Amino acid sequence: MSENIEQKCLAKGVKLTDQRKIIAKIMSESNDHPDVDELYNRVSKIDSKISIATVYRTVKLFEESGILAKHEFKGGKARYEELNEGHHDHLIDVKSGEIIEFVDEKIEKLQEKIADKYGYRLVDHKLELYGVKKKP
Amino acid sequence: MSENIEQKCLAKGVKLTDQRKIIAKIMSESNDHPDVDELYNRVSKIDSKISIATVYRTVKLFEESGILAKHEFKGGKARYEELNEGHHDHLIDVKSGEIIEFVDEKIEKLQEKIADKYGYRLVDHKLELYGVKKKP
DNA sequence: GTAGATGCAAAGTATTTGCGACAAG
DNA sequence: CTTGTCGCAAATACTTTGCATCTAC
Repeated sequence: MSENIEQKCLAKGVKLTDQRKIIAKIMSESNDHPDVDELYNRVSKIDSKISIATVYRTVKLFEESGILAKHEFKGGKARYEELNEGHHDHLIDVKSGEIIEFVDEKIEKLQEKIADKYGYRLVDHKLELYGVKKKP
Repeated sequence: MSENIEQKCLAKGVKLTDQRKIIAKIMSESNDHPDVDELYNRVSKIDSKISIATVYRTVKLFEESGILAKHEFKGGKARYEELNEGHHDHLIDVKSGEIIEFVDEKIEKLQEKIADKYGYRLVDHKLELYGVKKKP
């Protein structure tokens, strides 16, 4: 898994430092969407000398290199996740904070169509659903 | 127009101060999506003694009262617009920063359906399209 | 060897808050 | 009157940056 991010770094000419390898590894192994603080905590357990500035610099670099995706969900800090081929959107449980990833082709298509209707080519988009669990 | 927000305040039991009236009036008359700084600028032209803290407090209050909608588009400051019956989403021109509002029933329906599929009832959602103008 | 990365602390932004003075209902 | 609001400045939260040192290539 971690190979993956490291390979991407090579491909993009991003220098592979120990710090970056650790951050890459942690993000690869994470199935949630940590914010920088949380990522810093996890990173610190492996190498306590890494500074939070480096974490900020690295996630920004990785984002610009198309390795990580940055999300700014409601209420505060930016959160990150590894960017893979399959695009997905997010459904956020407003009570628990749990995040569910989903894919819906029809919505993707519709978005293209709307942009097109106004004379635009879509370069990015953001869809977040906020919901509460239904009683069964 | 401005009557509108003032009426909503009365209905919600929100005390109507001079400052709030001014902010309400400006938001009613604005067709764009000003951030707090910009709103503060506009407000200052009418009453230069209003502080930015009051502007922050008021937009937050208005948001909680369902009078304004808060948007956190890419890259920085929160922006506000008057909340009216008709819900709409946003298409943002990434070159010029221009914001186009659009409504699409099909997308709204699809979102409900997706939430439902995962056992959730939708309480809120956010859809933002980022695009560049096509050559004709 | 050299360009770029790191750690630290200091500086930026955007936003919130404590507090005494003040105003709406 | 009394409760909530305002203006101010100080505080907070998140993120970025200058600089001297260090490291990957």
